Amino acid sequence: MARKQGSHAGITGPKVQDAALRLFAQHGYAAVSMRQIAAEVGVQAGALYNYTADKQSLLFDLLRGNMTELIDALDAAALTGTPLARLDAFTRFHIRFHLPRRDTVFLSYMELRNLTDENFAQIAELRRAYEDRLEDILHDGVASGDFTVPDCRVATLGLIALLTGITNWYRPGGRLTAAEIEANYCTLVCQSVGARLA
Amino acid sequence: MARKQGSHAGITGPKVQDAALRLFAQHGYAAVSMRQIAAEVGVQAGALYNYTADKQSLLFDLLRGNMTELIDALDAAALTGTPLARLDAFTRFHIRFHLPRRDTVFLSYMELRNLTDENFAQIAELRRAYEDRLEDILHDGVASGDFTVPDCRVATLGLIALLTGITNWYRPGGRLTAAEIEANYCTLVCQSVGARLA
DNA sequence: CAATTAACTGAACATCCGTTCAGATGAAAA
DNA sequence: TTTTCATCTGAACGGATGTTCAGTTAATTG
Repeated sequence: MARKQGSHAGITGPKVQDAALRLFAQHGYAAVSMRQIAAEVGVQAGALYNYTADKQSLLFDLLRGNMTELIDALDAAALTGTPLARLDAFTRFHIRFHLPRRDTVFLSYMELRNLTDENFAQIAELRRAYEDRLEDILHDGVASGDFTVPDCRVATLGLIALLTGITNWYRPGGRLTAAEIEANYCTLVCQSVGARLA
Repeated sequence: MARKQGSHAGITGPKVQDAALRLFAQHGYAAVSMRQIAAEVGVQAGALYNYTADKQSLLFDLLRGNMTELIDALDAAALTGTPLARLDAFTRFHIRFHLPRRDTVFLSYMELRNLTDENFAQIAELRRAYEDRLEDILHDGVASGDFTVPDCRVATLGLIALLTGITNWYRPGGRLTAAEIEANYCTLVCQSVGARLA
């Protein structure tokens, strides 16, 4: 039996990515087998290799896709105004981008060590580019006297950890709405850099 | 060949734990085999089962040991004084405990999903106990008017993510000394809850 | 209609997995 | 010295692993 009905390269391909994402996020890259992914898609293991070179590429493509999407979305947001306004906007952007992508984000922060060295270097570079955009905001705020931050690099890494940690506990339909979470974290973030809130 | 020289239950046992910790932290629980651990110890795979019931127990014991040590150490520190003083002390305690234990902490935050359900429940309970101690400080600070925090639970989870994130980038001998990192994070944490710094 | 081709199956490959266990080994006890 | 025992080896167990590939099927093309 093969090709049950219709031409399905355009359907099975995304299904493979979706299944890999969900399973990797749930059990971890190393703990998931190609046969499990195939079963989730409804196909035999061998068929996966029509859509990915190997298991490693499956992970790498997911992570790279997430990072480029993230950076592109941030650049499209084009944050402007005072450093405080930009920091507030960055915080909201980060949360809005990450909340609906729990699995992907979780993967991006957990499975870096399962990338080959070259693949890791690429993802690390993208991540650095994202961090730098926040660091720029902090530098500007310090320069203008709006922020009190002893070390912008440390603050950048700290704030990103703070924000990304949301995905460790957030569950849709939980105690707080997305808007409430956003407001909470904006307060935390803006206060943390010593800014006076509007 | 067996028992090369001397009686070694008291030596091999800790070596197994050390090797497991290092390898789990580096490659992930699922990606490490019992044979790799055995090779690191300098023993055959079968010998490991003199020191652990199975691979799962190896992970669980590492995580439980870390969490109980953490909570015991915190309780021994007996933070007192104003909410701000206690928050400052908590921050310094957390960093001092975690910085020399990069591997263990990394494990504790990465490998929870590889625990069986019962084992996970136990670790989650310990973690909750630790979080609650920080949340108490925040509640007291809000009650006394020292802190401005919209939601103490969110702030607790956020601050712990902020602090624990250090282990993602800290390397001994890096740009900053441990004391500088401590000072940096104390500023961030105390400002984040809206406290006026001394 | 026949020919082509994209999509998939199912079996096979060598290798690894966690775990068990009879037996070997050397230190400690008698 | 002989016995006992903790410690470890080395082989084996059934099963899972990522990946390849010849062959099969059904949709598309001519």
